[in-house]
Amino acid sequence: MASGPPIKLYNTLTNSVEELQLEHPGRLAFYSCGPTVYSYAHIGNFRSFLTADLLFRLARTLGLEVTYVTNITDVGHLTEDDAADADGEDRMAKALQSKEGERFANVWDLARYYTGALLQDWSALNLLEPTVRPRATEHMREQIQAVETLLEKGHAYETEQGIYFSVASFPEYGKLSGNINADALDQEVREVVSDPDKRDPRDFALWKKDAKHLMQWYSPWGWGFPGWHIECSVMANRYLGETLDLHAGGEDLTFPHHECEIAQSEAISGKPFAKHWVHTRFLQVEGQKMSKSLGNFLTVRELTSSKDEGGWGVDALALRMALMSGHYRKPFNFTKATLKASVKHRERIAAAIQLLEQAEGDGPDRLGERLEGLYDRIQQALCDDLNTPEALTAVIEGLKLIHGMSKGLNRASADAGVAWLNHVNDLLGIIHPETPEATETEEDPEAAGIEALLRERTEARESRDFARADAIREQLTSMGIEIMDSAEGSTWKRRSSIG
RNA sequence: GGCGACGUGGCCGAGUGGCUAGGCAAGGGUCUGCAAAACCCUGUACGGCGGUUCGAGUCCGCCCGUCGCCUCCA
Repeated sequence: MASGPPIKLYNTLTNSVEELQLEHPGRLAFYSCGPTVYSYAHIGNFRSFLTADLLFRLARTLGLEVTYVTNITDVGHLTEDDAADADGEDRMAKALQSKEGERFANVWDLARYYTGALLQDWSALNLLEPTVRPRATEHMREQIQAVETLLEKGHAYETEQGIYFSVASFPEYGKLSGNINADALDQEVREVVSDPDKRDPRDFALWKKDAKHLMQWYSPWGWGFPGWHIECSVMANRYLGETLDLHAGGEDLTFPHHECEIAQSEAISGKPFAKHWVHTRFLQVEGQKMSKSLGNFLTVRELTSSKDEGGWGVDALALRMALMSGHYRKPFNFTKATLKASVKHRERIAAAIQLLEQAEGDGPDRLGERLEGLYDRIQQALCDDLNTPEALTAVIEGLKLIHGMSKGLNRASADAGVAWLNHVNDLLGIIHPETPEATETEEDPEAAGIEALLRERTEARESRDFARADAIREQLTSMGIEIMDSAEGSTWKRRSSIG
């Protein structure tokens, strides 16, 4: 159906902006690396998932048939890829021992819990469900088979402690990250190798033998668990075939994760693994790197849960908007000011929707044509290396058009406005929630009391007792409630105030 | 040391060599019993130094600075 401009994206593989090339015309095979579920995902994780979501939405609106795969890593991998000692801890094991981990019976339970939390936050941010969301633990057989194949083809070798990929057997190793010169890599770090039988410091684990690990599977090499990189190679191949059109993830994954994926997959298939690589930059919070020690580790639930629950009380779609207010490839500084601006924009959107719903009267559509032009601009901006700031600007211009028409807004124009907002939402997901979780609106526990006061104030206004009316306004304001008077009556809402 | 991204007005941020980006914040105004919302008006920025050009925020060179990866991390 729909068609539009070609999608141009920066390709890490070539260090240049290129048109997305499809292996099969009309179809997009897209893989995006998901998180390890050992704690709540933070907004940095979600910025990267959001990049994938926008690409998915964009491709769909352009009429492509998209297979969008994003995994859940529910295996606790080694904290250091090289550390192959049998007592080596992994992140899940660590999480289990931490204070938050006390309530879980075992790592499986912990993984289950944080998977659930991830899916909730995913919906709250209006991230669409992928076509397939595979889990590492459910693809163990394929992972073992892949390791066997690599051994058979001479790309891997076995030691007492595990199976390693032989980087020397894959000359193109380094083509994604530019880490071509092994000798130039920091030797101090590289020499922290616990397996003396590893042949090359660059070699990475495909399988680790460990009969004591909290998660273990039986393999031709005994009990153990898979290396971190192999799961993505396997799941991508299983659902998308040998060559992907597009592979995305956070910038930190470029090396070693994606580099190793390429090595494994191409060593097995002999074909290019992915033609286009997109990496989302890390975000900072108030100018600082986000880290637990700095206490600026922001999760979606912390920002979106109500103030009574200790959260910031931010509208989830405003958070989504804030996360796309910077370009995915530029350093992004997440600040309260940005969030505030996004909250404001969301309020404008809500006001516009109300306006459109109330519009009546005959007359020609005086909005549709101009809005369509803006839709094209949004789509073009996204096709141009996912220029979300430019896209948001066009959205705001559209809102301005709608608001600016308030008096002449007849039904036909309003219908065009509603249609436009829906189309914008298909592309950006910032207009209204599309998932059941996000649609649920909780009844405000104080609603009855507030409405009683509001009625009292209305009566006071009708009898022109403005002193009384203002006193009630004051009282509600101190409760964090804002009242809006209009010809149709008075309404209220909780004031959104950040910091 | 290697690889890469980036430096625009108080803040965020777009920008194809020549024509007002836009937003948030601020100030002023219209409307409103008051307020909110909405709308209108105001503010001349492009890290530094050279170069190319009739003309550079936009191209080239050098310098300075910020950030990321190279080690678990989205």
